[in-house]
Amino acid sequence: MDVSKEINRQLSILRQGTAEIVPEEDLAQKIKKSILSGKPLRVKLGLDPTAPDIHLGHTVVLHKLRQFQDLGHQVILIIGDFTGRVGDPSGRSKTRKPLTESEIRENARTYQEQIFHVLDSDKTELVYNSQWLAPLSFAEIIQLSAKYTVARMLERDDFHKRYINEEPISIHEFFYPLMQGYDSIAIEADVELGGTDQKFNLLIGRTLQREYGQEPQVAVTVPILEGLDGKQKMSKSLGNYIGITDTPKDMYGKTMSIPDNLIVRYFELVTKMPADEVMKIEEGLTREQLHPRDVKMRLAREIVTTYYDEKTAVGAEEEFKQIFRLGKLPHEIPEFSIDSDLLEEGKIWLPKLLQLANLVSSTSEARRLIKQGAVRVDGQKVESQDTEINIIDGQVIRVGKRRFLRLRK
RNA sequence: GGAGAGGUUCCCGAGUUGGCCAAAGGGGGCAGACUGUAAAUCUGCUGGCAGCGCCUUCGCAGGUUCGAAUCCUGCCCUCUCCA
Repeated sequence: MDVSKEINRQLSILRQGTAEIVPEEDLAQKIKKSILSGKPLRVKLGLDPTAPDIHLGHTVVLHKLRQFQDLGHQVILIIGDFTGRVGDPSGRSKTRKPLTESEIRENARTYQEQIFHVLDSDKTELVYNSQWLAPLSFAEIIQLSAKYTVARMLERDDFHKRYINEEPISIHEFFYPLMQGYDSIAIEADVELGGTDQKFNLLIGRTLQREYGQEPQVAVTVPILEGLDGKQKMSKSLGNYIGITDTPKDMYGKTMSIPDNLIVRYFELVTKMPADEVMKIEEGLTREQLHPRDVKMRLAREIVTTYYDEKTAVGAEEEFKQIFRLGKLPHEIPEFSIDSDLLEEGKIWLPKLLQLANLVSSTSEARRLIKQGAVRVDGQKVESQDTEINIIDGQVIRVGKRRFLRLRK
């Protein structure tokens, strides 16, 4: 076998869609060693067990891991159960209540279900970091913390920003990067993956491994995926995410709502589409030979297919066309039947009904929406905020384009 | 431990000669128009309430006052500088 050719083949695949490989020479070196010895590289990814539902943003790194696996390497997923038990790492928001062991197991199971839509389970090892973090003595922890300085810690972007913005930083938060680095030592990682926001943590891993007499890992970062708004990173707390467990319909619709200029990026980062194919699409869009809407529909189908199957994806597409192109009703509409005690002579004030059915959060909001012409009953626009309606079985109420409700007696 | 700055509505951020403040502006969100899609663009709305006049909100608890986000007292929290 031509070793240098094989090294280049692997590198060129691994480079696709990555933000940075630090340092690339080390990776080449490690790949070489792996080829010669026949031992796969140990590729690490840490997971936070406090948030069991993963979204497309998380899958960017999974797709990259999958490439490592396809090249014959071993993936080690570390469930950060110790972290989860200690508390919230980003203390700025409310302190999260520590998870119990069984909750963590449960979350870990959820992870596995979701993750193996992308990863190859035969080449994945799952470990819990409490295994090596919990037994550490205070002396050992002091020793670990002595390997790093406060000034360097404050270089980290989010600490830095919080410091500048006069937001609190608790001492214990300094330990999280150190723990993550210690994980790398524990499993003797060759490579650690993460988003670009993880670069700092990944580099600490290098430093610490060296301090503990190991060969430093290579840090591979992938870009942070923008969310549906096209500006901020995809995250659950910002509500701009596509969840892997979203219904096919939501998954499809949300994908259609990304700004057009993100289409290519999504193809590149969250689908299995080969690089040359993506390039063709990009060209087509630039030359206006392809319609952005059609390309986006293809993207939405790809994504739904990954987490469900092709048939489901096509169904979601049909539904989407019905609702948004033709203004028709979806196949499945949530049903609601009202407690008859709340009726007066069989009637109810519409805003109140909308509130009870959770279509709006308050009657005030309902009033505003009516005023804006957003509420329809059986396709008929509601004109007055004072409208009272009789409950008729099967009647459909629509608020805006996306909120539907079928009344049941 | 000492000195100073600050805590406002979902977020950021105005507002401190007390009333005209449910509170400027921006962001986000929602809606309407248009369309090529839940893209882009433009416009509007954005505390609550059996329903328009009332109720609750400006770190927390009291106080002054006809009336307080704005004044006073105590407390809690954050940051900066010094030690």
